[in-house]
Amino acid sequence: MYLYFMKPTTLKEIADKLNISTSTVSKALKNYPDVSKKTKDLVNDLAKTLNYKPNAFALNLRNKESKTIGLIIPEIVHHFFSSVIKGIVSEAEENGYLVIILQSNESYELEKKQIDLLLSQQVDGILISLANNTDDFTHLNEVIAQDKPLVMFDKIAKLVRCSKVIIDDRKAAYDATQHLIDSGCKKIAHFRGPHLAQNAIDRFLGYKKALLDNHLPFDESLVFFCQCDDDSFEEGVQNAQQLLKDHNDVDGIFITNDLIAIGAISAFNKLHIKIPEQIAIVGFSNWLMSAVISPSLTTVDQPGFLMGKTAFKQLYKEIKDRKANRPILFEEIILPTFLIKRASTKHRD
Amino acid sequence: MYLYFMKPTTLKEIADKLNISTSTVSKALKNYPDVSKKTKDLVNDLAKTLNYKPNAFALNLRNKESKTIGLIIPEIVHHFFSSVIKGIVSEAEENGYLVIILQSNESYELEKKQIDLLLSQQVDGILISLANNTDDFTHLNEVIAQDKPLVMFDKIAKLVRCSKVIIDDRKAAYDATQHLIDSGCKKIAHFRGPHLAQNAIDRFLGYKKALLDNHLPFDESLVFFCQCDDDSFEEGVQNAQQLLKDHNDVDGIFITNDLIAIGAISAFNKLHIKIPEQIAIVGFSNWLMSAVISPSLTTVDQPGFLMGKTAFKQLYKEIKDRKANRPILFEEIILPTFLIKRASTKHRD
DNA sequence: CTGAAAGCGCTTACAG
DNA sequence: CTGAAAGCGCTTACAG
Repeated sequence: MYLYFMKPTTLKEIADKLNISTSTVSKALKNYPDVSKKTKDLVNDLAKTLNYKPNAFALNLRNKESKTIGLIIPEIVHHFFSSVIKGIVSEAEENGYLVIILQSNESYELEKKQIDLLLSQQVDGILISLANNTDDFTHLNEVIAQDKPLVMFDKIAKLVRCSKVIIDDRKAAYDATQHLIDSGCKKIAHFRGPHLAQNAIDRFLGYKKALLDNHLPFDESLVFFCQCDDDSFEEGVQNAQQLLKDHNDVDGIFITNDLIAIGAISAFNKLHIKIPEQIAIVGFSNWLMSAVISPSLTTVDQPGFLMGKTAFKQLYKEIKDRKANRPILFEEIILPTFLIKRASTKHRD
Repeated sequence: MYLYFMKPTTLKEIADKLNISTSTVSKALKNYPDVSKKTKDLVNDLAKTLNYKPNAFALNLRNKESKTIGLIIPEIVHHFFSSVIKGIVSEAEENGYLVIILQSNESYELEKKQIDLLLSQQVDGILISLANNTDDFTHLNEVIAQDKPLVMFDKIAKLVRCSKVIIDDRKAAYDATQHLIDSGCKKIAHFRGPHLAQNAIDRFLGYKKALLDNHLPFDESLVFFCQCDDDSFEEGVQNAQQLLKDHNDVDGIFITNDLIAIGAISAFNKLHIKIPEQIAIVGFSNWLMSAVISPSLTTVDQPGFLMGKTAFKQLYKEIKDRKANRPILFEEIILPTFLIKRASTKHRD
């Protein structure tokens, strides 16, 4: 059925068999107006029977583009990020682009190396969500210096001059905290993410502002730091236990991600602390399992799939603008979030 | 700091500035023995100051390889598959390979199109886990006909002649069912995956064999089919309710994946059916949340990260063998699984 | 030790 | 309507 070792057909082979030049073959295949119908038919027929496919490497070299973009993600095994990946990959495919995926493992060093890799691979553009400890942006500025389109999403650096696709972390956190206050909480703790991560900072600020706006005291000792790494669940357990020791009158916690929140719930369940009666909990991200845990978790829905699609669309726009020598406008696109009220907080509806 | 529009340096530019030929520049950069130390130094210095990076498109064309592989996955947002992706991407990067990721969305049509895409993009090899409804393998045979390395993992087709990385689904299912029997279950149901999926078939066969080996009757009406798509949780809920209606004396269920199992647990919890006392449950895959649900789920741990690493290693080996004109041996690599006993089944330890 | 030439597979401005 | 030539950026066998 299949020829063994079917070596790919080239333009030259078609030209030789037809006794015409490769130029004419090329033009016939691309349906140039100045090639005779007869020649076109001959070429197209033979191309079909020989299963001709243009050599992508030659095209890349000639066109100086590969229709491939690079994607750097801190952690692939993560419900939110995998949704983003799915959004990017599907939107890219619809527009004829392929996606090279790389994982920074939350390491600045790796992230830097991967940017270099993608640059030397000559991808047409780069999509990135930063590692938590990235606080030097020269690698990103190098991308910009090479005039290569760059779009950041979710975990961004405000200072880098490029388009960004984000959610309003501060507002989402504010609303989440406000919901706890509205449901009667008076002493609300916060489990936050790492010092440097912009979204951890913004969520913290939203939490703090909600307290102050409601004339509740802000108490630094109620804020616990989390690494947000593989051990998030365990961090939730530990912090919940510690919190209880330090402040046994806390009646609400706003937690920077669902997995940590689930760790906390599990710890409280074990200690027979009633949720939400004694302590109400709000998470962040709306992971699959937050609906499934008992009690189910009130959380902020973060539109991962949409974020992926939007980030690719913006990158694609910039790729096209650059090719057409149109001016590039950097945009900051803010996607809506909303609070999903479930059993871990008190409310009526 | 950065030159605006830093156009990449070429060999020719270096050659011109130094008044030597591009051949010599190329050889100097590659440290050929027949280039004088003096020339090498001059070239290397200038290359460094001009930040020379070889043009990847030109290299690809010349070397007929791109150091890039393609990966087709049925569903990216899935704990097991995202672990596999992570394993593949990290192992590939360590060996200087980049990974293009594509999602078939469990669709044969898309899968076929994506194979063509990867082939025309001239990736150096392809890694694939099949869509559930793929029962025609011509697209895969085309890869093989083009002498392009191909490795299948997890969801494979037995008939396709290529290397495979899998687990022993039949044995894992057998052991899971045996565990239910050992813990005292007498009437065990099975929630299985789709008709065509090889691993669904194998898990079903393992379940059936365990029953027969233990002289328990096999009853077809105790086997429920699941799509295993986005709505797995809901499928678990539905099937659990139906099962209870049809056979209220069932005392154990072996379920083909954790998310469906969690749906079932949630349904039983709501109906105040005691797990494991009235019905014991075993899942499959060891998703994050299976440890976290209440009661925690006994399940089969499936080594996703290791499977990803192993699949890439095998592909890499075949790429190298092909380049060296060594004969290719197709291997079937079976990775170990083990049963994680938790609160959803009765046992002592 | 250095360089001219050919070639990887394609496209396109130009000549005829 | 067709084709020779140049070029994308590199490498390497060969000549000197």
